[in-house]
Amino acid sequence: MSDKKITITRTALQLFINKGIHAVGINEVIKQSKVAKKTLYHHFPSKEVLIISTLQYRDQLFMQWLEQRLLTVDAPKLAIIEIFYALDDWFNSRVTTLGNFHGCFFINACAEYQDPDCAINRCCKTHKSNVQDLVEKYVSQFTANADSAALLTKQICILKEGAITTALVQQDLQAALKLIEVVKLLLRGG
Amino acid sequence: MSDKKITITRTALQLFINKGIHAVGINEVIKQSKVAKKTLYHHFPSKEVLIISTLQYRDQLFMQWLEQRLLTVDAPKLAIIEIFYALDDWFNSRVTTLGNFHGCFFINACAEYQDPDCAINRCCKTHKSNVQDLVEKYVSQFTANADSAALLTKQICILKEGAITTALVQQDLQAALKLIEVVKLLLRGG
DNA sequence: TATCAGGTAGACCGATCTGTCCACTAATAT
DNA sequence: ATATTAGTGGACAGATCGGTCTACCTGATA
Repeated sequence: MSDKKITITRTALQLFINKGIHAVGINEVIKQSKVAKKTLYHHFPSKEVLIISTLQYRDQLFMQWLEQRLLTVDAPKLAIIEIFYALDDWFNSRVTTLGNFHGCFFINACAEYQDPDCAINRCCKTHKSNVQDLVEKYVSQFTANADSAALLTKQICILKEGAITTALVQQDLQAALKLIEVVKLLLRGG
Repeated sequence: MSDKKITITRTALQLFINKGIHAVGINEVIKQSKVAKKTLYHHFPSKEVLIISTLQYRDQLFMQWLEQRLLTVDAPKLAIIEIFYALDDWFNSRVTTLGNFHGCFFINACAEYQDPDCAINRCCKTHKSNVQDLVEKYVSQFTANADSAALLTKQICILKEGAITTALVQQDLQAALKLIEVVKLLLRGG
């Protein structure tokens, strides 16, 4: 990928995260990127494709961060708990690669593009299913029954979504920590 | 409130819920409302005020529905569980007063208006705190310690947000049901 | 009967939107 | 040496944005 293309993607991502997608125009993106409009349209045929590019870039960033983070613990149950400490760092803007917390980009994008068939919405679903797969990788290590593992995975993911949403809407930056005991309760049960 | 004003508010609410706020222009609102532009601007000095009106109207609708719903059970712990059955009805569009499920209007609005000082964002926080107060009313009936009650209330609310977000983004309409056992586990602990 | 609020349709304002196009430059690959 | 690719700045097009305004109609109230 060309330098300019990456610059544009990164700039657009930042703007979309801070202000929302519909609220940011192409003109603002090119101005901030210090790039000619022709250059943007050379790399991206439309705003929609640019949006999808930012979603994919963010998915990459987020997954790499979370995967690395979970490698630092050695027991699968501890990895599940570590997710919520990781979320706490994210909410409190202690993760430089993720930037200042503005909620989950994919949840926010879904709110703006609700048509389940549109490419943007599908990107968001893909990201969430990527995260879910990562969670399941750990859950299945201590849950023999496949159905139980699937359910526990889903429950943990729902808790995670709740923490993210609460941190954004209520500005409760301790939301993830408040779930630690709930997660431990769930893991004890499983 | 005048008939026209209510009509405009209701129409705008439906459009905002279905398409997102930034994606809906004033012209679309007046066309769908079958109302002159002057009439809209007679009742609402700006789009922002109209948005706030739709948020307040939705808050009223939602709170009335949930309060009524929780009156149908007679034990406070059952009321907490009932919340999630109520959510399930909402997700699966079985609640006529709430319309087809498109996620939580307040979460979605927050995604588009993130400035914590702006009136729209504050409306969303107000709604969430209204719901939280209702939950706390029931939780405090079986939780003597005030701090414990506050924490349990918050945890239940976070679970609720997770279910809503998951139902929207992953289109998992069973999200609320998957939490029932988690809630029971929490209530047993408390 | 006079007044006035609430309503109609739609022209109009300046700004902004996405996207196209032109003329030109610089570097690179064949 | 020539062709291609990536880039520049910016004019331009057609549509839509939020919002203002004029001119007119209707029905209730003082």
